[in-house]
Amino acid sequence: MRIASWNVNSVKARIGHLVDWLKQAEPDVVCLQEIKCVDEAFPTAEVEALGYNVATHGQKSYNGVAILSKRPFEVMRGLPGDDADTQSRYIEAEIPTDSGAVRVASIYLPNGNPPLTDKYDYKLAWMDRLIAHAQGLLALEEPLVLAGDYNVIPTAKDVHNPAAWEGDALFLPRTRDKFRELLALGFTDAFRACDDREGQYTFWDYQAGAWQRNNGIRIDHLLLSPQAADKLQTCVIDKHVRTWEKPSDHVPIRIDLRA
DNA sequence: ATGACTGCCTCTGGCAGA
Repeated sequence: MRIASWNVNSVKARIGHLVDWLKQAEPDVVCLQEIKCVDEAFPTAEVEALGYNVATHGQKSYNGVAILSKRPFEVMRGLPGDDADTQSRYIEAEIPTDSGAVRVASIYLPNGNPPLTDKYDYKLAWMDRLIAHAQGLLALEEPLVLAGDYNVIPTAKDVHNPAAWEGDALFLPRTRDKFRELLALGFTDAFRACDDREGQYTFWDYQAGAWQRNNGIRIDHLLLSPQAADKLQTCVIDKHVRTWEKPSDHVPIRIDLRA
């Protein structure tokens, strides 16, 4: 079973790339972030034409997440823990397979910049809510994949120029501590379980030739419950998508799980 | 040294992104 995550930076601007990549990569499940549109505006027909079922949790202009799956699935929208939160950053699916259900979440964790503002407080509080929710999901003892744009650079190995990111909400010690707290619940970082090399990134800024210099960061992650980690075969970053014309600033990352 | 790009909805410039 192939499960992927991709921050498309507007699904309307990226529908051509999305269709081309779906045909190429042939994922069974896709978690999208930053669709930047309301549910009604999602290009559902184009994706359904490729054999996917679609569930969205969108909002106007900003944020927005979606899950595509070849198998039909049950869906839950929104991250529990704050009824006043209006930002669409979490959607979860329970997907039946021939060997039991797999639970997959598409996560768009808040950026949090600049620090020392309510934006950073929101990021940390959102991470606390994610930790609480993930704890409950782990208790189900199912194969579980928390996939998405975490806006967290886990370690100095995951950034081309660590000094440039010091003090940034993506790399601050408090941010990284909380990410470790999430991992320590019992999750496996799928990419690091498969590949310990430096210089492997999922995001490159549009500015200043960041892509050409491989001045990137690894912030898109697939976190696996023990039951999912047991099935992990490969984790691959589809870096070539960044060379396409008018790309997203993020590229897809995907895993293969044994049936 | 500085700024650098993209997308959105539109007060077509200001915000957000990371």
